[in-house]
Amino acid sequence: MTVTLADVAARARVSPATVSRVLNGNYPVAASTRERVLLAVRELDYVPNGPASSLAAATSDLVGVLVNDIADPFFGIMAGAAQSAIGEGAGGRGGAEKLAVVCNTGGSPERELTYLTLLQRQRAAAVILMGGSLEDPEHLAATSGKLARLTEAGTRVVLCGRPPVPGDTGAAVLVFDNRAGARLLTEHLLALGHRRIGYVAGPADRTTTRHRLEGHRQALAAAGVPEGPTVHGPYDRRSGHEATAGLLARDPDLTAVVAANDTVALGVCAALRERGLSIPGDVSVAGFDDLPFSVDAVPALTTVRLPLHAAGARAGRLATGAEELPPGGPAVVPVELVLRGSTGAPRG
Amino acid sequence: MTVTLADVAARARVSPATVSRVLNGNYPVAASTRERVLLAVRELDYVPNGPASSLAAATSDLVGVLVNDIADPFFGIMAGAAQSAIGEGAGGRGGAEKLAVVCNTGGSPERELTYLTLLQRQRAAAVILMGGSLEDPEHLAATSGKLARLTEAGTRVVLCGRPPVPGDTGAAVLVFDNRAGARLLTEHLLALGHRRIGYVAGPADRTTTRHRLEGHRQALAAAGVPEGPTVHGPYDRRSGHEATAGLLARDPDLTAVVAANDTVALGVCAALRERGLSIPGDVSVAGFDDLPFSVDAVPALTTVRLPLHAAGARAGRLATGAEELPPGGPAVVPVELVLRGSTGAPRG
DNA sequence: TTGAAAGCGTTACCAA
DNA sequence: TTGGTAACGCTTTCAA
Repeated sequence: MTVTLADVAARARVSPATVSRVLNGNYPVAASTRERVLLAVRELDYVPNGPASSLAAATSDLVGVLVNDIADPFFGIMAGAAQSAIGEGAGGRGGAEKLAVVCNTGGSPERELTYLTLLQRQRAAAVILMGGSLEDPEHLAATSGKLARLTEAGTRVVLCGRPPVPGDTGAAVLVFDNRAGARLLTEHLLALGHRRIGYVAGPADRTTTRHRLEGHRQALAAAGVPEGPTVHGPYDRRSGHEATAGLLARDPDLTAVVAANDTVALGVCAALRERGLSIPGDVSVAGFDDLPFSVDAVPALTTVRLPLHAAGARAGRLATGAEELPPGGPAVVPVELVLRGSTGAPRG
Repeated sequence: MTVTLADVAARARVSPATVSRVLNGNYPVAASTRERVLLAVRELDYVPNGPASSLAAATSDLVGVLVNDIADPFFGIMAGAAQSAIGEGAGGRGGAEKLAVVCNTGGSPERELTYLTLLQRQRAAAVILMGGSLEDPEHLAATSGKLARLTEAGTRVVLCGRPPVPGDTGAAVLVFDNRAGARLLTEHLLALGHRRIGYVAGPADRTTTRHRLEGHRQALAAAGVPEGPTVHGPYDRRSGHEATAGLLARDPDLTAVVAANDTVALGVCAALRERGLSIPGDVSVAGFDDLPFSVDAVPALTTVRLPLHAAGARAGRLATGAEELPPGGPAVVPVELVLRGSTGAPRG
């Protein structure tokens, strides 16, 4: 029923091996032979059998991108960027076409592990873990083991926006400087003259939550300004909306609010507006997903460009209340994220 | 290096066939045997080789979800919902675990076809095409052929939010009633007394753009109200932002704007605010992704629940300007989306 | 209820 | 530069 390599080979009057070589462009093939093969491929509308290649080659062209919340535009932007960067890497004729797929963990550690297993099962070429992680030691250990296993099997692993996991997992790490980002935000508000600043933090056990809160406190301490009320909640709109009530209850005279995340900040803005408070007249709001970053990596082999938002610009805009989000989307800074290790898994 | 089925079989003192049967739960296996096998699996930390299974079984556990814009929360919500619905379908011990992966086409027909080919190559179990499509006949034909090919190969295809493609592709179709949705929105504004209504439409050659615009016009015609200015642009924030200037230039006395999409509506709101216009005092804004729908499907076999936004509620909120988005995210209506056809591809 | 063995469609090694 | 041909790890008849 379906066309196979052998069919193409027969039509082109060459061996299956030659067809494979033409398709993968790994070995020299005579131009005329190549033509004949390509013609046969087109005539037969041949589509290679992915599982078969993956089995034989011990690696697939799947790249998994794990995100905490696919409904959050931040992750959407990041995932989309990674996906197009990976996709266009193939561009040319060399069939090295990668299939970047995004997997939504919803922030759940179990689903994160499930997806990692699924990708391990697929012998994925690479896995990118996007965004902060849970700090629970048990989950960290489980993740660490899983990542080590993946690396051993030839899957390249990238941590993007989360600290390295314990143990040598062989993962490339792209760290966002969450502390500095938060510090900048709060310093900005302090510079505007604010002295009563509320803080809407993320879930208590996430790396991003802790680091950003630390940065916020550093800025306050450095300025000798007492810490205002803090409320924890998930990284979503509703959380920002609800937290605002708590914040105002604890200090009705707040003049500014820092949100640990843009989505949360939108909820804060909505809540303030419902209360008839204008932004930034009565209250200033600062939120971010836009972090200075530092790269902690790695011998080059495959290069992937990930656009990351620019920190200062966006934070500044939110803080001054010009609008909730820049109309054209956030500014973008290209970063080179380097994946380490050889492409193929060790054979036998 | 890696643990294989044979290793497990050896440790459990059974044949590979038996291990396979235990893992897939397709055939009767003695309870004691099963125990032994499961134990060996755990002890060896065995992870099945996906490509090998896919090759042997002629089908994989991959489900592709194609979306037009992964950075748009609408698609994020839809994709996330589909993903969790598909994922939890496995739940139990039967290893029927599916890997739902979202692919971002960016609205590009080429990338759409590329992803379809990639998924075809992977022998995906199912493909869901989410959101409106281009109306270009050439692309439609290409898509149609691709989908037919996929269906033949045993991949179930679902069109969600786009009209059926020409030809019998064997796809299940879930149609959103875009015309009625748009009609509702505009009727709502008319009921509020608006008579000068601008319209920010999507890209000219998309099904959703045309259908929504038609609904808008139907409502105006029915009320005997002359059509206001219309501007086309992509389905993003920037577009709404820029279009607003054009709209106001053509009719400075607009009292309401309809946006063909929530993301666009946010851009409109931002632009209006920049001009010092209050919402809805000076101008009302209505936008939607929240559509009444009708199901045009299909004999049941696999059932997937897709939460879809509720139409009236959200449109109403936007129109009354309570806020840009409901703080807790949109209301959700469960819909049963039925995938048709048998699970496995025809063999041989 | 279990085992033996024939594929599944590629890749990659070894020869030619 | 090309062909022949073992793997690759699993599924699934067919027998027992």
